[in-house]
Amino acid sequence: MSTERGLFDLTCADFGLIRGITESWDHLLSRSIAAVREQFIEQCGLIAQAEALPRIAGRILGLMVFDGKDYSFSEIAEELQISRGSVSSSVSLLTAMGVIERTAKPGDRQDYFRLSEDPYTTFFARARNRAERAHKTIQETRDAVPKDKREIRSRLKEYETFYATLIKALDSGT
Amino acid sequence: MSTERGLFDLTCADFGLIRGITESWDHLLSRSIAAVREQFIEQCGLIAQAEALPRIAGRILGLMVFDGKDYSFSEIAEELQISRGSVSSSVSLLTAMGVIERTAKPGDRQDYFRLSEDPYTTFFARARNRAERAHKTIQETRDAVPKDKREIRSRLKEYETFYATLIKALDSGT
DNA sequence: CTGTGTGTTCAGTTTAGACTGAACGTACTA
DNA sequence: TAGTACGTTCAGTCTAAACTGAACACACAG
Repeated sequence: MSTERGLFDLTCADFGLIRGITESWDHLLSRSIAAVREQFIEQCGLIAQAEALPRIAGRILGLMVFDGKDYSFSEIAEELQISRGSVSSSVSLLTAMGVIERTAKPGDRQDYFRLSEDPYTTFFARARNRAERAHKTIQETRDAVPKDKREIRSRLKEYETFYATLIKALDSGT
Repeated sequence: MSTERGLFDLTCADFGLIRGITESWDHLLSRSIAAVREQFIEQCGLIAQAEALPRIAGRILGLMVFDGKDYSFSEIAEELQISRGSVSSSVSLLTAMGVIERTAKPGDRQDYFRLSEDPYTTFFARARNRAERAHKTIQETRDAVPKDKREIRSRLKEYETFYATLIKALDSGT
């Protein structure tokens, strides 16, 4: 069996190479919009998780941002392949946060949801709240430490100042 | 049985009331410093947890802030009643973050730790990193969406802008 | 060398909370 | 009235990550 190859003889390996090139082009240039959407939604889930929010809440937000349409309760469940219970809890969380809002379609008994105008200011508020709670805790601790414990109080004050700075920084973004 | 009461007759309910008052004074004024310290350390654990850090890492930080002394590896384990394994991982996390630093005592083979100068700037950096990762993800998604999908790109742009604002806000605090 | 004290590693356990899905209450339809 | 479609609730399951503790590797003392 000869291993000689003419100019246009292609081996299995060549096909593999070509497929590889196509795939990387695909990734860089022509990745289908469906795939981009899919990945974006999943990434939103991970971002939410990193912010101590349920992953599903993030995916719902991603859905809303990408598609920008009114989604019915059951469409959300179907689109993300999650239980109605999960839709219920995450949707009410996002609604309470002001990220999405409940709407209605005439002649349709289902709840519909869409991005609220200005969905993102809540995130500042969330971070601010956490910082404020921490600040308060430290302040109360310092108040409870006798005045003559200078060094303890000074270290607590420094810690307190950090949170005060953080709160001010977050306010500057609003 | 008479229900009349003289000026100094005390009922069961009165004792309850008095105890209640005493307790609230206790809370406000004379709570022992040991109890204040204990509670502060636990609260630091909870704050850390809310920031997606191990609870133990927060408690160690609380210990360092309140006591302000150099703590040996095993003292930390004993003081917080945690395993040496936990001390090791949380201590190396906090060291990597720059919140505490490793020191040494001459003639003592143990590692010692104390608050680093400027322990808190890392926290800004942490938040900034998360925001930057999110920003990058959204940006990449927008780049992958065809130019003619105007509305999708515009919604992504808004989302992106939020993170850009957050990053700028966090930078303003440094 | 042995023995002791140290910090790290990692396999196993525990725990918190996200997620599911069946049961429920409600509102509309026929 | 019964029947259907809807969203919520909650007890149970599942999962990821914190935490433990025993085994380990290293350094020093004897």
